Amino acid sequence: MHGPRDDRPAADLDLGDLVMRVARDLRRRGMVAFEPYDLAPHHARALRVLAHHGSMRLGELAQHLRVAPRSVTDVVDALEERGLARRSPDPDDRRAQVVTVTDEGGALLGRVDAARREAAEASFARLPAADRATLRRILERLDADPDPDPDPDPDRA
Amino acid sequence: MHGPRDDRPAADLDLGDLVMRVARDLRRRGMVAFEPYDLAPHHARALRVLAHHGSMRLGELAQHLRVAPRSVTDVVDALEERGLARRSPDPDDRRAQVVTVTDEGGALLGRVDAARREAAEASFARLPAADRATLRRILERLDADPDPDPDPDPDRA
DNA sequence: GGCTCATTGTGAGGTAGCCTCAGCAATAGT
DNA sequence: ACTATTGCTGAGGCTACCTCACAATGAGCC
Repeated sequence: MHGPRDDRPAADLDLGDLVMRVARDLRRRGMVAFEPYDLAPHHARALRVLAHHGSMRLGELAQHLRVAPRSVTDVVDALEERGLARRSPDPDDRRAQVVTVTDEGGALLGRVDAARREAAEASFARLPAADRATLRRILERLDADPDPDPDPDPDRA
Repeated sequence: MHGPRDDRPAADLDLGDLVMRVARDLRRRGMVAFEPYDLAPHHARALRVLAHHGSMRLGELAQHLRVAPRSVTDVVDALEERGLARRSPDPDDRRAQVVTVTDEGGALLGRVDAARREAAEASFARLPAADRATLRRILERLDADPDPDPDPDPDRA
């Protein structure tokens, strides 16, 4: 058989597949970069959102992360276990809990973000700055609105 | 009640996160689109590679899909179970097995690809054609070379 | 022929990250 | 006060990956 080198990736992929593919590579790479900090990308992301927007309820965090509320419970559990975040009762609603980044969490986030940025750079470095900017713009547009679909939001009624 | 919070997207995300986010949305959307065909996106992708490049060994397919060889076993199992692909012994090497798309698999792929294309269009439709082309170009570049890293691909020669 | 070593695919078993569903506690609407 | 709704979590499940160990085969060497 001829070249194992034929490897023309992306030849038979469409945009959707392409995005998935790049995402997978990124995740792999990201996990390696995070390894020394023992913090999964998704946990870092949660931490980052919290640091950025300040303390918030679990449900709110779920919206920011775009995952089901239940999933955030696990994330916060993990963060709390490592002492990176803390749950406290919401003063305005005794059902709710507010998540706050601890000092330790903030510090770790700083270190991790540096590493992350570096890893991302390594991945995106091969793109000219202009392309990176363009990519960001396009992705943001894609991300922005969930598209007028049949059932975009089950709880929206 | 409807969402009390706006869900300011992407504000605190970098490119890597953005890609991941879009990928997740895409996957969700994709699964919905595939539902009537009872075929996971990844399975469709495998089918597509096979249809495109012709029969190949499991290991080869793994390379194309960029996953560990072991993972392909499961994929092919699933395809075979549905009668969409078939394993046969490699005439040149009795250790190896060759995977082939069945007629049924090819037919299904056709239908699915149409649906998929439609779903993708729905997602990407909000982008001007120029942006789509640009996105593709950039992603292909990102995808193309795994970046001069320690161990990009052990078995690639 | 017999030895050793690499390679192909797979069973077993594990992980991360997501989900739904049911249920409890507390709050909001009437 | 009564009911509906909301916020979170336990239980349980799923998918898509992974690694490790191993049998069968193939390839190279003596």
